[in-house]
Formats: sequence, structure tokens, C-alpha cells
Amino acid sequence: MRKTPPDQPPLLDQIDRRILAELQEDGRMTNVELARRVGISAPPCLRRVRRLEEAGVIRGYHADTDPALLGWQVMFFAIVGLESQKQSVLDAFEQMVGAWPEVRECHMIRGGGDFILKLVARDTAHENELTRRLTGAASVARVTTLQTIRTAKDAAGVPIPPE
Amino acid sequence: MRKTPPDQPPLLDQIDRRILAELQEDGRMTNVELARRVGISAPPCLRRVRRLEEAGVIRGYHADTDPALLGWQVMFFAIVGLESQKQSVLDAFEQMVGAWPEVRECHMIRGGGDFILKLVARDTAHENELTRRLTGAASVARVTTLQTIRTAKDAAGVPIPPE
DNA sequence: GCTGAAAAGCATCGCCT
DNA sequence: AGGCGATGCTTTTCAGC
Repeated sequence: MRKTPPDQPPLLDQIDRRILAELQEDGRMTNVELARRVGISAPPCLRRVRRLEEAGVIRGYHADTDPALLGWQVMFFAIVGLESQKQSVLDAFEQMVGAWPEVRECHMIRGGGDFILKLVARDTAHENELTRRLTGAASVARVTTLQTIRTAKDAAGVPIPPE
Repeated sequence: MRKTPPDQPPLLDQIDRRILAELQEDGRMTNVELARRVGISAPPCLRRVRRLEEAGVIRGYHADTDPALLGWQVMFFAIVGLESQKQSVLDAFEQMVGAWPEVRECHMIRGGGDFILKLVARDTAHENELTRRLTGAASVARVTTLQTIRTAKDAAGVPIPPE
């Protein structure tokens, strides 16, 4: 089957893409420097950045901090299976782990009733305690943890395609 | 090169912690606004930020972009087991996936010879292709993929403890 | 360590091409 | 759409506390 829709006027042109790539790399770059790098002057560059922010393409800017230097020596993933796929159970689980500061990410997995979580812990004892809290939580059927011992890659953002 | 950190006294005081919490939330906040929020004037606030950057506590700043709006409709994790735990095999695998733009994170897992990867794909066909590329890569023994269908939480940075 | 003033640089607006 | 020039803020340095 052929592709259905003809391409609309590209919402993002080449300059927008370069802006996004630059700001994903250094989100605190000044607008003047950004404009210089993408080859336009500062005012239209700022207009483009604002437009990208308002369109939701840029959702925000965040400092990237070193977990170990802040006392989070352990990072681990947890794959959590629930006993039910009822919406109310899923929602309750998301709400619970959403309130735990150690849970940094929570994604529902295709297939039903499973989640993958990314967590930080101060040390192994803390990790064990968090795992026990997960295992013992309401509606949790099984928990598998994967402790990371080395991060070979941790890239910001997503690839910006050349198009 | 080796550097011995001479830090037994609290390297981070209460103000530093508030600076980190604010910049994790909004990495593009002006220094004047940051200083106002943490209750000091701008010059010492800027000095503290520079010190945190130079100490490696702040590793960088990144724009947070919307994957779906940039054409990455699928996010998934892959748990990859290798056939060997030899260092040269582990290194070769890390180097290979490190060069794939679709691989956003690659963590070695405790237990030996396993990795967890976070990837983005344009669509399900692209996801399948990436999975096949992983499965067929040198030294890869098994691949389990977990496609995310909903992200309930995706927090920036790490918790800043009150201490 | 902090404050305050001052110089340089930046963000941002209005207007023009 | 992009660029130029003007204005007000912000950043940054430098004194002095």
C-alpha cells in the first residue's frame, strides 16, 4: 500500500533542526551564539526558539547532574508486573510510584499490566529497601531488578534527522 | 589521569542544593532569577553555579524535546545478553551501539554480559529492524524488547536531598 | 564568603527589506 | 520570512566589607 498523505509544508526546516540539535547539546547557549551557529541573526533565531517552545517541540531545559556526586550511587531498572490490568489498578500504581522521588521514570509496557521503572538509590541497602517496597505494594505480582554497573551511553534528547 | 577529591566537609550546602534543584527544573533560568529564588544576590550565585559546573556536579544543560513531534513514535527498551563476558566483547558491543543514533542509553547490568538499552524508532517497522540488527549483531546471544506505550513519569535529574 | 556599582554583552522589540 | 538598530536586562568583573 502506498503512502497516504502528501507531505505538508515542513513544520521544521533545516534551521529549526540545527537549533534543536544545538540546544539538545547545550541548552544554556546564548541566543547570540546559537544564531551564529545556525547561520542567521539573533532576532529571527529567538523567534524560532520561541515558536519551537510554544509548539511543544521543546518541552523544557534541564541541568544534567551527576547522580554519584549527589549521593545516588546505585541506578537500577525494575520491571514490575501487576496482578490486574484494570485501569484503576494501573492508575493507582502509576500514582504511587510517581510520588516516590527515587523513581525517575515509569513507563507502561505493551502487553498489559507491566511497567518498567528507572530508579536511583543511595546504596545497595537502599536499593533493597526500594525493591521490597515495590514487591510489597498493592497489586504487585512480580518485580525483576536490573542494577546498572556502568553507563556506556546516556544521550540527551533524540536524533535530529537530516531529512 | 587521577584526581584525589579532598572533600570530606559538606561540598554542597543548602544553597547549592537549591540551585541544583532549580536548574534541574529549568536549566535556562537567568542567573538573576535563580539568585532571587535561592535568596542570594547574582554574583555569588553565578560563582556557585560555575563551581558546580567545574566540580562536575552539573555536567551540562539540555533542551528536552518531544520525541513524537520529531518523528520518533516508538520508544522501547532492549535487554541484550552477550555470548561472552570477555572485556573485548563487552567493549565492542558498547562501541557498536554507541554509534547507533537510535540507541539513547546503554547500561551494563550487574551479573555479567547483559546490557539494557533505551532506543527510539520511527515506527514499529523501524523498531523491528533495530531489534533484528541487535539480534544479528556479533556476540549477541538474546534480545528481549519492551515497547513502552505510555510514560507516566519522566523526571529530570535526581532527587536533591534536604540533608 | 557577601554586597553594590559599573562595563560589557544579551534579549527583545519595532521597523524595514 | 530575515536583518538592523535601539532599549532595558543580564552577566560578569572589580572593588570593598
